[in-house]
Amino acid sequence: MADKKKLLLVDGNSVAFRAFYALYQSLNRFKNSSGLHTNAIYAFHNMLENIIEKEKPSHVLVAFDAGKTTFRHETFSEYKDGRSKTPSEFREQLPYIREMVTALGIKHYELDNYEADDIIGTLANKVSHDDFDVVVVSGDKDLTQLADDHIRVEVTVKGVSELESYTPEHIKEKYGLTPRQIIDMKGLAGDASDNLPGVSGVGEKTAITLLKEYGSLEGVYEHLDDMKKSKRKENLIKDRDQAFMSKELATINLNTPVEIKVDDLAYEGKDFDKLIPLYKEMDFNSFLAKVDSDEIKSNAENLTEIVFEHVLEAKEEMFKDGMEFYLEMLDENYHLAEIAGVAWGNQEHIYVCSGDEMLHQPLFKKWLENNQLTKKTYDVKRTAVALNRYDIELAGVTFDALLAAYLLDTNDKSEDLAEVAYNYDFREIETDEKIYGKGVKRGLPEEAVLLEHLARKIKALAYLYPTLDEQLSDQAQHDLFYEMELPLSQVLAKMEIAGIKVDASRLTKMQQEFSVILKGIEQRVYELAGEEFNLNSPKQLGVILFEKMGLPPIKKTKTGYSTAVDVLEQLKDKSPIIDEILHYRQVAKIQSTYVEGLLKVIHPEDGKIHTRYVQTLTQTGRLSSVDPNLQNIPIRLEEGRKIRQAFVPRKPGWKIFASDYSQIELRVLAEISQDEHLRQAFLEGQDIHTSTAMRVFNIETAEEVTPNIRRQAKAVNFGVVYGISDYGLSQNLGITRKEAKEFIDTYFEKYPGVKKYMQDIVREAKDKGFVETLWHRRRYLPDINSRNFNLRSFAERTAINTPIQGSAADILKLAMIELDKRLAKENMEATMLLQVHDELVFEAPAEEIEQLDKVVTEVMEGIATFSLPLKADSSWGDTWYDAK
DNA sequence: AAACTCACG
DNA sequence: ACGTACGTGAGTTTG
Repeated sequence: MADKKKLLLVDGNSVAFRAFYALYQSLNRFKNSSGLHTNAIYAFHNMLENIIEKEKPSHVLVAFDAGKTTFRHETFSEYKDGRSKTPSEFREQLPYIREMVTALGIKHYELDNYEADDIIGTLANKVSHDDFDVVVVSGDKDLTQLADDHIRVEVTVKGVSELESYTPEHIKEKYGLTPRQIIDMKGLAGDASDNLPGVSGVGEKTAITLLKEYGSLEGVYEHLDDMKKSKRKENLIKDRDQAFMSKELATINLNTPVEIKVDDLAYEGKDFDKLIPLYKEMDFNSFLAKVDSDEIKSNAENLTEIVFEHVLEAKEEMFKDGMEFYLEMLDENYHLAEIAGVAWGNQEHIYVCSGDEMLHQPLFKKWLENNQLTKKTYDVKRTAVALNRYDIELAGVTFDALLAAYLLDTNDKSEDLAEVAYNYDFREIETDEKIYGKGVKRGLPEEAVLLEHLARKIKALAYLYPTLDEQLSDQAQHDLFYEMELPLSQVLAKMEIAGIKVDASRLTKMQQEFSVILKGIEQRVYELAGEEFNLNSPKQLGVILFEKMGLPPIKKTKTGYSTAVDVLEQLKDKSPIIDEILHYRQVAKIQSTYVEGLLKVIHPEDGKIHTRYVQTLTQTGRLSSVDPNLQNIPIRLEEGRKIRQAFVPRKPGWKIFASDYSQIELRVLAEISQDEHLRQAFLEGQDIHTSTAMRVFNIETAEEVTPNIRRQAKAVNFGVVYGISDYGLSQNLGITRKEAKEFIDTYFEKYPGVKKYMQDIVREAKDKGFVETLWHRRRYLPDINSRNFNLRSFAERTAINTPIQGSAADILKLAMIELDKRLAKENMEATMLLQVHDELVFEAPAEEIEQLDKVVTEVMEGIATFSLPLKADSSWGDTWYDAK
């Protein structure tokens, strides 16, 4: 019976009621913007999802109780009397729960004069048990009487996650009764919640004993004469009518006149057109976030057919101007990944080919390298780097849908083309995860599936281009895309391909030295602690320090004691073990992340490290660097800084050259805010932190600014850029909040332009829902008008910081593009290697350094025309370490 | 997979 | 009253 269907029947009221109490302690946190409580809706939703996920039913119904009175009240007018009134906080949620059920693609039903139980019982028994297994879910046990070989009853135990399965076997084990005897038990013992009286003095235990002996309520009364005289017998006689009535009332009506047919209950999955607005109305942001992937999964089953040509040999007529082009790799590291296939084409014709066969065809190469025949693609950098391994220099790319989607909404980008396509209403494609799997199961599908998937990608790209291009123009981001991100992508590709040479022997030597140091520290720590433990485990360390040694725990984390640096710093004078631990942490970090980490990623053939810059990730427009991250190589502490000695030029006689922007973010702030004092400081070439110190602390001359005062002013300047708060500043400087607040107030008094910028940008963010950089890079801030203080505050700080950090990122990006052009134009050998947010690293022949210095400085300082100067400082040496 | 810690701008 | 600096990536332990 391979395809037996499964009917899931949910007792809506009782489950919702359980859901309500499951999150009762969070009642006040679950309120939407109109003040509606949503805890039961939320928990009910989760519960339904869990059950459906677990049971995978083919048909589903949620049954609700209809009105107040049912046929049971005709028998017994006090039925359900004495029940405490349902709380209004719960009642107000019921209509929305019904709506939610519908939006989840599930039918619900109620019937005048009957309870949900009766609907469920009737349906459970009506369906053919040859065709259906039935699962009933309820919050109370009344329904367990339905259990049989084809009907399983699941009852919520506690909360919403745990269910207890009532099968006939389980009921036998638990009570020693059959499911039908549950009704007899209710007749004898009654049920307080339904106000069923039963027999006085008889509870569950006694009822079970009696039923084991006499089988049923009727059996008990037939054998009354056999019983010895007792109080129990008296009660049985006295309450006979009550008992039979209770049994009658507890019996689920299996012949309810339900009008629905089981075929109408087929579960079809979520209705996102209804669900999304409902989530929004309920403020269910976590559900909203999940919608994308859910939606794709649920729609992927009914794709319309697609026509494409599977080709094995390149022919002239296959390559036209303006085509889409897509290169598939399953491994995310495109420096090494195998080529799974290629696809190209336009609305008229799509060509696909699996493997890397096509890349060896001269006609194919000729097309890709032809600047005049334009192509549009998805992730041009990844594509260009991979093609470079086949000695193909990709040219003529005029559009990149990934980059465009990222610029339009920094949240909407994805490595997966299907997700982007979905966001723009193209649904004729499945996700890579669906086709290739994930984790250990990831791999190539059979060729036909692969080819069709690739063809669909071309279709999606052809669809996306006009839409995305138009939106870029609408959002004033045409130039940002075509003049900044797209050209930058090609520059980054060159940098990634170039890689940076690493002296592995230097690293190996450091590895040996560090391991000796680490062993020594370990020994001393074990001795001081009086036992051996795993120094890398904050948990074990916490036990040693705060329990065994009795040091005061300064701070706690979610899971235990914090052992972070700032905590350990405060314990320094309490025990010599602290300094050892701090030193251990420092060295262990260098050893594992940098020495050993970098050794692992040196390319075996060229001895270089090739990072990947992620161009479509950050919310501010910065790049990020992965596998390895070359943007966080140590510099602040000497011991770690030495790592930079391993980064060397690729040829003897060459140098490493570095140039970084001085105070770029504060300069950007001065420009955006047009604060006259901040601008003036830069125009006069002052040390900005000293200048801030003089204004904020009322100091006459620069000489009077002590290092400590300058340090405080520096922290204030940082705070300003991050969207200052008194708490943050107080933490950073180790001062009280009150003192920090005074600093901030004075700062705003002395720099009114900055204050005005902050107020204006937050206002603007609240009005428009997003902020922009000077080059129209956009970041949406959905929480900016949230009623949640934390979310709102965070969005406000972000509104302040993003235009600053983002504009600074824009400037360096523009400089990189210009520098790439200039180096080529001046026929220089110098190569751009790395970007570290406000710094560029090159390698160049020693003889070129002077020229390089001139060109780099000129471009970096001149790339943006501000009302104050930009400044770049250069340095060079035999290694990255020496470029200081 | 999440939590913690720590490296960078 | 709320509890926080902005933006990242990676190694290790642990549930």
